Amino acid sequence: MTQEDPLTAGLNPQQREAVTFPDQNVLVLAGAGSGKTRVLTSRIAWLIREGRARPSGILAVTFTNKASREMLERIERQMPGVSTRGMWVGTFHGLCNRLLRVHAAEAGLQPSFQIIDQADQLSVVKRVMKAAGVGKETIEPRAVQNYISRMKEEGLRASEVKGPDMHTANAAVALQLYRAYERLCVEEGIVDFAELLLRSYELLQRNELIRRHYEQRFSHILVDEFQDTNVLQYRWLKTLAGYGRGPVREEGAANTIFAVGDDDQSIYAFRGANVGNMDDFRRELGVRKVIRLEQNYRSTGHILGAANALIGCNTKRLGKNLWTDAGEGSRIQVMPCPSGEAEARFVAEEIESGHSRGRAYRDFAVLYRSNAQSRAIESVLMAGGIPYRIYGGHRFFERAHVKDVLAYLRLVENPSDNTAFLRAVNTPARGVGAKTLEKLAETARAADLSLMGAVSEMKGAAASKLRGFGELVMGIRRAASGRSLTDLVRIVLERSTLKAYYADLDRREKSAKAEDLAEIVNAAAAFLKSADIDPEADAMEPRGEDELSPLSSFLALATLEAGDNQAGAEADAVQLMTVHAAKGLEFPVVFITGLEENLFPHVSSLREGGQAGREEERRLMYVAITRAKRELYLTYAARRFINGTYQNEQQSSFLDEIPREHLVWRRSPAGLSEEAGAWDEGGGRRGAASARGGWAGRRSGDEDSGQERASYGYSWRPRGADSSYNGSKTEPLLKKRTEAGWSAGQHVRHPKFGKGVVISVSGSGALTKVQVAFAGAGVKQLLAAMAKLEKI
DNA sequence: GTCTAGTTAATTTTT
DNA sequence: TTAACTAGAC
Repeated sequence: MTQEDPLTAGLNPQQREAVTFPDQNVLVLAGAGSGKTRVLTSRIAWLIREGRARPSGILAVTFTNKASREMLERIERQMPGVSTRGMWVGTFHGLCNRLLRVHAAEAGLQPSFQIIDQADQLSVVKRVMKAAGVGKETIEPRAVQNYISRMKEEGLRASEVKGPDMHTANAAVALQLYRAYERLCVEEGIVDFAELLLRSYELLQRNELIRRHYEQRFSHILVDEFQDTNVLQYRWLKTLAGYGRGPVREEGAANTIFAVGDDDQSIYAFRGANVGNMDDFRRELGVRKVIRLEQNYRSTGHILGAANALIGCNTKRLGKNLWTDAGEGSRIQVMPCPSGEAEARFVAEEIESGHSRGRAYRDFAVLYRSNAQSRAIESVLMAGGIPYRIYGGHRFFERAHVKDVLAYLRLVENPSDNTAFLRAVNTPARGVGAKTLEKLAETARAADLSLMGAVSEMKGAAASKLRGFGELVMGIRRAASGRSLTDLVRIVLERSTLKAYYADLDRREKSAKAEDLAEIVNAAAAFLKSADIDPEADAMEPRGEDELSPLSSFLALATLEAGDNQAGAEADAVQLMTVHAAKGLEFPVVFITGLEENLFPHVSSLREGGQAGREEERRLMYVAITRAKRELYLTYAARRFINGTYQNEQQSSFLDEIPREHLVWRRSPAGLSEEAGAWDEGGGRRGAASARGGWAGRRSGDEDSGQERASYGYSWRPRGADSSYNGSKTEPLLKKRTEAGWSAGQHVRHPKFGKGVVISVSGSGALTKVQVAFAGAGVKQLLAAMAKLEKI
């Protein structure tokens, strides 16, 4: 009986239908929290167990490394004893990289091609512009970069672009630069992210033999987050599945695509995602069945009711309604605040009160539309000694000082890597400036050499400095010959003098960059371990036929998986992140902050995208709401410090779109000034017409004007005093007072981490440990006796 | 060549 | 506010 089947037991009927669906193309519309990952992995396990696919016949694609890691782990758990080795589970870019490394020659690439990230790509674009004599007053480098990426994502080479692009001013110039950029990338053997996709797509299109091979191999293709695919990714999938050329193949002749997605959670149109792929997929590949996963296992009724109603305001939808049998739960709390700072204090106070009732800090997430909003919240959490962690920001291998080291490694791997050369040559400063580099570039161009190659051709005063740099890199190569990857990294750190340079900088700026540099050695060791490479293997020696050197593989991985910055992910800390970053996550308690018109929905979206922009913002709000499991707060402020000035704000129109039965309005702090206007705490807006007035003055006679008691402890302060407010309200948050004079709430300074606040104290005597939240470095555990902590 | 003071603009972001 | 970039002084 199916009930006994461990693979399908516990699945609801729709999930089960998806998991055990016949071998046809199918679209699974998976609502938020509907158990989509489980369906995907169970599907794979089921296909293999039923003998419909061999592990090597499975291709499963995700967008993020995290998602693919999770998927692989879950598959392995679900089919113990079955090897997943032959499966291709990875990101689009990861899989394309794999494909291109194997078939580099056929794809017209050097086998050890370098992958460049966005920042590198921008500097290449700038270089191209300079060489072409195009200044930034003609066209912004960033616009050129966007243009190139967009063209590639539509599958267009410079030679294939037809009309001028409507979205780009000076599209003709952009096209010229695209052409030059293509040439330069080929010459230097560099490949950007979009190029990974386009190259491997073209490879499959043009090389019959290779296409056949993979077509025959991958009988089952599974795609996660299908709504986020761009045009090129969709074509890539079709090609692999055997639909790449000509009309739709005969039933049963092609491979099948199992696409899982949610059009309501499409929030990446701005980077090329095309929701239309869902419709195209259905139409073009003859999808006869759309399975809807609408039962939600995450949230309670009021939260889902709000989400459903809100997203119902969108016009273009495939249609879906989430439901739960978990009960109504508590209503959503709406909190109007006089200022952004007051909003932050409200959030902190609610968190602290929840924490004192037994909730862990990690159960709380504070979401915002734009990163700048985190500052106000951070400072209040910091002052209150509440540990927090910010998601996002620069990841390990994207940090400038880490990329400096990588540039040297890239030069060691390939001395003609001009991008790396330009980065490394004057970092740390060694007297090689713009003039010298211009001359060098000219020499290189004339002699058809790489920058490094042209160094020996240079004459004059600057030449000796350049030659010194060339010898430095060659010296590193010689010293590293026969040595392991970790040794190589150590050698680079020493000889480049980056280690000393950043150690010195850290002393002056109280930063901790040198620590990151040392961490690269660990990252290299971890890489060797996870890739199953002998830790003593020669870093520069290819490991076998068709295999890259450990160094090459490490560099590719560093770009492709820039590494999370989740240091301290285990710590019990409040989670701060943008709504985008929250996608795919869930939390018991969620605060959605800054619910103001022009902030959320964001003005730029409205301005550029019109109605479509508003709809994407609404989907973003939908994503935000559906992150909450138990409790949801919506907050907004009358005044907010944005772009250096205070601005008067109006509440978000999204608030009007949530039926009032799901909401409970919290009372705003007392003493609200007249200029800040009224709070509509009675139960939302009283009709859209009057509501549009936003914060405009309250009609006299309203019962709650004037001196109303605040529902929580803060009293509202006039602005000015407000922004620096750091007063008595932090005091009640402090509880533990311990020996050695350390106590939670103590402000401290650390030579490396800078200023911070003690969050907790544990242990005693010499083993007294303090947990400190630092402004720049996050939360750290320190031994009080050892760390050079200074009370301030 | 390098350092510093002044100007400008301002979502969201994974690979 | 702040980060990124440019112009001008040393």
